[in-house]
Amino acid sequence: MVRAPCCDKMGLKKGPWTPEEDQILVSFIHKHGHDNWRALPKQAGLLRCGKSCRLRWINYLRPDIKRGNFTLEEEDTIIQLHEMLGNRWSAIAAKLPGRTDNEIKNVWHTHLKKRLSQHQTKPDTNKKNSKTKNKTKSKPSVVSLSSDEFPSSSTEVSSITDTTDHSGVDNIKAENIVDSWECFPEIDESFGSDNSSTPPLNSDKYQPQVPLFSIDGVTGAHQNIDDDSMEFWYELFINAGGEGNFIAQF
DNA sequence: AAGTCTGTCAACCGCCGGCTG
DNA sequence: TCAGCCGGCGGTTGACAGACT
Repeated sequence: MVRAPCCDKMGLKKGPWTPEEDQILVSFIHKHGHDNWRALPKQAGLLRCGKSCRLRWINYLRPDIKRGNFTLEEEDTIIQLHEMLGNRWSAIAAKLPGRTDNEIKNVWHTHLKKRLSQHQTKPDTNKKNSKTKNKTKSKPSVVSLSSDEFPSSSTEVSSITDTTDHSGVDNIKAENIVDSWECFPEIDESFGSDNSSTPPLNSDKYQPQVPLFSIDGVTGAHQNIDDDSMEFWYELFINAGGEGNFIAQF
């Protein structure tokens, strides 16, 4: 028997997700949940198949995703669990709250396998990751604004707004943003599920690879943050009611 | 400075198993 | 019991960016 394709491929988009698609997906799930992945894209107005939506949510947009480099402890845990469980990435991920099976699988193939073989040949030493891409090169910056503080479309927020263009949120520049970790307990709280094992966000080991956002009731992460993305998340914030705090971490 | 190599990771593909009618 | 649907999982790919020559 030939199985029908998971979805009708005709007219469905593939490839990287755009911020607009992310916004639609997050907003929809925030409002309606995700009882039926196959029906979700149609209901949400997305030209994606259900699987793609599910994957995007699970691996990237889910609020309780822990972003950032893996700590040594996490890596050791993965190695131990892999010895016990083999390539059962989802089972391993279940033991590492906030980490996805996809992420763990990637780390295993790109980093840990190598690390293990190095251990076997020459004990320890050189983490010769001269080529290791580290997307987080510096301590992230933080925006923390209440809805009252956030600029309206034509208002500028003095402490965080670049004044070269006065079109509102487009103007937020990372270099002007408060460089502080103090706001992060708010992110922890909003992340909700199982925070107990989340390493302190002000830990040196916690280096987010992509910006994180915590908007009261809506939380997310975004790669390649730029001003447009910031606007995207702010609009999401407003759509969600615009109450509470809008926080962005770069 | 330009071209090439290499590592990383988001996303896709196809299979599997559970559930339901 | 069986066929079909659906979500979940693991393997794989390809684009991209940084490192190297």
